[in-house]
Parts: sequence; C-alpha cells; structure tokens
Amino acid sequence: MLGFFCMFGGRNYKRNRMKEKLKYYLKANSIIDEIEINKIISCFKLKTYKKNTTILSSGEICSEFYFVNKGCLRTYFLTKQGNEKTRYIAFDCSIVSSFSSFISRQQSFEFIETIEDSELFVMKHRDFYQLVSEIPQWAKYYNSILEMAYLFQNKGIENLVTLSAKQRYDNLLIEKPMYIHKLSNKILASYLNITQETLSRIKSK
Amino acid sequence: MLGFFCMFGGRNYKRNRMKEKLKYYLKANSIIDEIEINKIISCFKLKTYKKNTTILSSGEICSEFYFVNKGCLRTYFLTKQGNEKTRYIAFDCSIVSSFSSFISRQQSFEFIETIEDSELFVMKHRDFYQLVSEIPQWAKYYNSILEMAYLFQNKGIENLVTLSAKQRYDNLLIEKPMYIHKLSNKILASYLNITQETLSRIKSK
DNA sequence: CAAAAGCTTTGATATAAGTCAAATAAAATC
DNA sequence: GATTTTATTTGACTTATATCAAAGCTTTTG
Repeated sequence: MLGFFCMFGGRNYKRNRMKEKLKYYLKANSIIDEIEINKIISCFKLKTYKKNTTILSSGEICSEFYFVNKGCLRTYFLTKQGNEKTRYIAFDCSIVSSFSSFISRQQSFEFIETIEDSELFVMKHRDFYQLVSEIPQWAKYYNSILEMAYLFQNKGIENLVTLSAKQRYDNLLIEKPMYIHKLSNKILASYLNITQETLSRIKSK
Repeated sequence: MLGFFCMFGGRNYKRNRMKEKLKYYLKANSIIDEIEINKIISCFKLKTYKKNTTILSSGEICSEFYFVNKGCLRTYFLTKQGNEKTRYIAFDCSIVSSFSSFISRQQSFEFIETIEDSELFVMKHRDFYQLVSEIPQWAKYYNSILEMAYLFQNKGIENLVTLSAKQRYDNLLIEKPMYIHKLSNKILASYLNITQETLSRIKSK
C-alpha cells in the first residue's frame, strides 16, 4: 500500500515536473485557477521530434495545438514558384499551430516544421474546444491568443508594406535580435520576405 | 394616457425599425437570444457622417466599434513618405474599428474614414467589454470577430507575399468585384498596395 | 575523415513596380 | 455653369530587389 502511494506520488511528481514550464507559461499568460490549470495540462501529451521534421503539411487540416517545451519550430508556406515564406517562429516556451486551419477547419496552406530537435506538448483540436466550452477562463485565454495573433499579423503587414528589406532587417535586429542570431540565413531571409542573396548583401554592410 | 402609450409605442417602433439591419446582422452572425440582442442593440447609438470624414486619426486611441448601417468606410495608415495604405473596406451591413487599437488600448496607427455619406451605429469600448463579461454569447461573437479578422489578415498577407500587382488585381476582380467597381482608383490602388499609375496600366490591358 | 549535400557570398544582369512630369478628364464648389 | 480642385492616363526614367551563376564554406552522413 505504501509502495503503491510512493509510486503513484512519484509518477505525479515526475509528470508535474515534466510539465512545469507549460504550467508556468499558462499561469503567466492567463488567469486560470490551479484546479483548472491541472485539468488543462492533463490534455497535453508530450511528443518529441528530430530537427527538420514536417509536423503539418500544406493540404492537411491542422488538428493540433502545440506548446514548445524545448527546441524551435516555424510555420511557412510555399509560393507557386516554390519559394518558402516563413510566417512565424516558435522558440522555447511559446505556442504554435496553423491557426488559420485550426480555426477554420479547412486545409492548411501552411507547413509546420521543427528547425531544431524539439519537445512539444500537443493538445488535440477536440480537447481544445472542449476546454473552451467547459472552462470560461480557457475561453478567455483563447480570446487573448486571437487578440495577440491579430496584433502580431497587423504589425507584420505594416512592416511588409512600409519598410524596405534593409529596414525590416534593422528593425528585427532591434526588436528580436535572437531571430538574427539563432536562425539560418535561409529561414531568416524567408521570414523577412527577401532572398538569401539580398539578406547576405544587407548583412555584409 | 392613451396618448402617452401611443407616443411611447411609436418611439419604440421607430427605434426598432431604425435598428433592424443591425439586429438582422447580429442574428445572422451570432447565436444571441432575442432578449440579449435587444440589450446589445440598445448600446449602439446612431451617428451620421459626411463623405470623406475622418472618424479616427492616427495617434488617437480607438474607443468605438462601428456597424455600417449605410454608406462606406475604410481604414488606412500612412507611410513615412506619406503614402496611404488602405487596409480594410467596410460596406453596408458590416462592422469596422481600428481593432489593433481597440484591443490593445494603444494609440492607433490607422485612420478610419468615411468614403461615402454614412450612417453608423456606434458602440463604446466600455460597453463592448461590459457586454463581453455579461453576455457569454456576445463574448463568443467577439471571439468569432477575432477569428475572422485573423483569417482576413492571413489571406491578405498571403496575397501580398505571393502575388504580383496584376495577380492581386485579377484576384480581387474574381473574389470581390464590388471593390473594383465601387472604389476610386486611388483607394483601390492603395488597397492593392500599388500606385495609381500601376493600377491604371493594369486596368488598361 | 572523405564525399556529398546544403549553405553563404559575390558578381552580372533582369524586371516589376515606383517616381516624376505633363496632359486630360471628371467632380466639387462657389 | 464656370472655375477650381481632384482623379486618371500615358510616357520616360529610376530603383530596389529578384534571378541566375559560380565559387567558397559548412554541415551531415556513410
């Protein structure tokens, strides 16, 4: 009996430790009570992926929502000419999905890909919306995700439409220097919506 | 006494008729009960504006949410060089605001402007969020506004990044021919993110 | 650790779209 | 309805950035 409790306690302890970054993230970014936080994090399952693994392909319906526990991912799409356009980079302790597909339940035009070996906590679409209807504070959190996603995109459009290639680079260097130091030129260029050659020329000045 | 009732009934009748498009719109775009719909529409106040009136300027905090009962509006921002970039067109029976400012409570970089004589139903930010906390179905409607705004922007970025000026024009001609027939070249060009000269050349082919 | 595959840099050239300018055309205003 | 203002068209020229190509670097992988 004692053995059973110890084992069980041990498993809980381990599971909690494993998910502590996720828990901390949710506490910092929402106003969800401890009990509900535990219910929410129990819906996340751990998956690990090697670098350069495509987690979602264009044409598939995105039915998962990810928390990046470790590693790094990006979302991107392909032009007709086959050029990659990176839309979002998710480092450690951030969330990612192909939201347009996740929301609309339509085929995604975006890909999701790991750019480093990564550990993800995965929540299924079904569970996500189940929680939205059961836990008002989770619905509120979802709402704030949408608000932030909107603001992020709005800023992105503004940058794209008003700034030159060099200005976008300089801007990123100030706002998110990590992007410039951590990402390959190929990915960085596609994030800035320029070619690798142009990025190389900008950097060399 | 009879006179009083008649007058009162008459005023209600008039007010309801006045707001019937708004009511119809909300019924069609949400799942809000009759009682709550009435509460919601009572928060909207009618305002009329002449053509080419700036309703919100860059630098101001947007504290209003609009339903276009009649007329047409646009949101746009200015580049450092002073070029206008139209971001959204709101025809009859649609909603508009400077959402990034409305959401973030920060200064708007966008302008809101009437492009025709317009009748707007206006809801204050305060009332909007009051309703969000009081009426779950209104919160849900707000959520769906955000979802749609996200999808709209996402599509916009995809178009901007993958299509040429001519392709964007052709695309709009298929998807939203009304934009091309109703808007001036100046506004249409700024919506497509091209110059008037380029638009003129595209059209003449 | 060597070969292959994938990145990055640099140069030469091409191109879509912008800028400037001037002539019409249309709309707004007194 | 004449005049001023605003919008559109067309032409000549410029420019930022893409494309193509080749050489030098780095990783990855057997």
